[in-house]
Amino acid sequence: MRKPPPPELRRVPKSSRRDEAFRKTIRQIPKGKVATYAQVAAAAGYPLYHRQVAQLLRTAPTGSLPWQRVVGAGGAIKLKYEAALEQRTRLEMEGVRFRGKRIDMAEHQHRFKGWEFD
DNA sequence: ATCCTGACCCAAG
DNA sequence: GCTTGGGCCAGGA
Repeated sequence: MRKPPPPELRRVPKSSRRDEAFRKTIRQIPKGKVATYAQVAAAAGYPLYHRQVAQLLRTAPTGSLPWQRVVGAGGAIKLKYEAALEQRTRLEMEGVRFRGKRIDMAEHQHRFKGWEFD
């Protein structure tokens, strides 16, 4: 029969598939472009899971993802306080322009390959 | 199992 | 423009 797996490898969270799809999708966003939480979720094959995209970004190891390129609908920064400023600064450093408080999406929206709706 | 919370979204008003 | 309520989903207490 099957041996009990060692503690480290045992019971991978079953959300790991989804999270992996999210990570892969997020890494596709090039410098100077952005995508919304909902767009990332949908492009990864999980429409309606935008909140989980945020959850992932929250818990992701720093440096593992270009987190600054994921924004709220309409190009809004959803972080608060200083974190919001950091995201804005990082994006501006990549050449992203803002119109008031929101990102100019007409210019910086990333289109995922094979996505049916712009 | 229930309750609460969150880097969400959107239609209304 | 901005605020609100309801809808959505998973993780932690």
